Amino acid sequence: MSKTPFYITTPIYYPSDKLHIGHTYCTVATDAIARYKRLRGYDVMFLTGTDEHGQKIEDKAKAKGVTPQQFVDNIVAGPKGILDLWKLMNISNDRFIRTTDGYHMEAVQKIFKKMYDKGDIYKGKYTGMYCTPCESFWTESQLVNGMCPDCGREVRAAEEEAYFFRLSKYAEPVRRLLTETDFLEPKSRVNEMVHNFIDPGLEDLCVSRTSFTWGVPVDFDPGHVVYVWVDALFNYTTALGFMNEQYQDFEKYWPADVHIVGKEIVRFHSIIWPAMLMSMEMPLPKKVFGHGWLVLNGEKMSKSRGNIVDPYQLAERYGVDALRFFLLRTFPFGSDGNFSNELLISTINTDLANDLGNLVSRTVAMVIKYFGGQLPAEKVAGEPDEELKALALELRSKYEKAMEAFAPHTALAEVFKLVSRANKYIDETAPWVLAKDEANKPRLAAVMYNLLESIRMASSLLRPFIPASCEKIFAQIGAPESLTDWENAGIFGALPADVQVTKGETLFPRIDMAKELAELEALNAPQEPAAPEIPPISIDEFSKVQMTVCKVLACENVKKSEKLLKFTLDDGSGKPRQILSGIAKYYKPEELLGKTLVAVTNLPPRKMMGQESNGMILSAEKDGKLNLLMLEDSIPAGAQLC
RNA sequence: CGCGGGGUAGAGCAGUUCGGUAGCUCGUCGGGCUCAUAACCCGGAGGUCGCAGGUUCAAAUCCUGUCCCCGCAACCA
Repeated sequence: MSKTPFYITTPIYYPSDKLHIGHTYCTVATDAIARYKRLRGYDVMFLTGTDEHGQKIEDKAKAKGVTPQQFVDNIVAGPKGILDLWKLMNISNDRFIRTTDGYHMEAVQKIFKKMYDKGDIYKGKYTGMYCTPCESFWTESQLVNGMCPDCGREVRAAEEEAYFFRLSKYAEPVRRLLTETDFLEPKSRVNEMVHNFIDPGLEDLCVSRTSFTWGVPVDFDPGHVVYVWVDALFNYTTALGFMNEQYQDFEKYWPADVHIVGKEIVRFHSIIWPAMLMSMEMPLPKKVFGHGWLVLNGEKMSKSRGNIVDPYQLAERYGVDALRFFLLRTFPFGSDGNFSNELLISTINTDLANDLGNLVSRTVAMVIKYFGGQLPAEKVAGEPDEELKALALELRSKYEKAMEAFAPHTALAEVFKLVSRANKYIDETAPWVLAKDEANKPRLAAVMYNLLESIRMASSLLRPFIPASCEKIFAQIGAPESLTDWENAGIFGALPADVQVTKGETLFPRIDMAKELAELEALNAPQEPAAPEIPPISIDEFSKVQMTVCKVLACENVKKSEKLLKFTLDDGSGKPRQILSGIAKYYKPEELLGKTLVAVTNLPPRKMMGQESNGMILSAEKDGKLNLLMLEDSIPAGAQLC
């Protein structure tokens, strides 16, 4: 009987920077599911990779003075790069795709052409504001004071040829897919997609660019490169050999059983991706699962906030399995989770060191102490055995249910109920008391055996999560490979009656919380942000800035805006001046009435939230605190700063 | 009224689909044990489930209103 195929993917990550704990979370979760499916006997294809094209990488490479290819090669395959990270994290992917791989690029060209020939990709006009020196298109809202946001020069309305995908054509089928099936999970993401993107109407999608060259060329129209949608999303099929000769597994594994993705790219995978597959007349993936984010102190992790958590550091310090376990045990997979070092350490200590590690340690120690390491065949059952056995026997189905629902946190919680129960069982049976009387040896042997069985069954199910540690546990409790499979995870009594144990190293050392927190903090102390080089300006340039003393005549909140205050100011000209300022978080309008402020008054007018702003009120900001510059009220309106 | 998520013990969370004794982990207090990684086991204290109404024999759960927090979008000159 041939195995049932199971195809699972992570997103392909964008290698413009080193990956952080969020990417690790996603990949580890996918790995655990893949390993679980292998344990169940599926023929698993687990794919991950990198999405390497695009403007941002082209720019970064240029800034670094290397070619884009050299740039991504370093981040993907270089030291402590993405490949290294997955190796370190013990990721069991079967394949790794890079969108710069030749076979992928050729396939993308064919796919693009096919959709073009079908009429679902057409050549159209991309209209916008164009800055000639920068060779860049901007939308109205991107403009700064009506000028190019990059160079500040004038822009002109222009249009450019570009290819569009008829996304609008597939709006209704996609809507039905989302609302009438379990295609997208968790369900909470469905409303978001439908209300935000489908209800307002899907517009055709621009799928080519001429503004950069680092991409798959459109082979029938030089100058155009395929934009991310077609290039990146089809990786899931080209990696199987779709439209290329590199692999021959497309028939076997497509459609994918599940794409695991972060919530920020749910939209691409649940709307654009199915629409393009419909256009290609290909089967749709069976499921897209959008997991939550790891946030730090309630804030999104981002480079600019400097709150990135480095997976290398944590894995090297606490162990790969400890980190893997923590990520999947602690956070419900579908929702956001609040990461902290404290939580990491306490989870490792509680579950892995105190409960599981210590259970193995004390059990093995007792078998050695009381029986020289090998149990006698003769055993006597006792009353507390039944409850332990019952729990162990029902564990597998509970675990299975949770895993099938993409709830690894729940599956792990179930396993640890058995671990806890086993610890309690030791108290109930008090082996050290039994050991005092030779006549109790058969009973004592039964207690030890039941403990070893509980450990074996629990560890069999933990293997997808902490594979290396489980191997060590099996070695210690004398469980051969053949007794650690899925079938035996449901059998109590699989170990031989005369099982032999071996003392091993401490599986999960306890971590000194206070000490570690202090060290981590020291290690990750905010790197002094390099003071940006501010070029000197001439006195002439400075004197171009007109700063005028103003009195606040009126001040109110701008409706629908959380940041803007609308000021009506007396600037000494006799005519009231309106200025909008994004300080609503720091000041209440009424407390500013009559105050004497400074404003730059020769900036061009600018519209914000539909209202015109004529200038900029000066304030001072540091460490997230903001203060308006307020002057003595004796200074008259209209006075110029000089 | 732009879209979504959330407010449950000191902290972090589950429970809400399908109303029926409010649960888990950490912390805390007390007890037990000594096989074990100062670990393990038992017990206590601690919550008017954001607020206000409504439906019901019964509401954390369903309905209406409202306040607050977080993302996205917009915006922050």
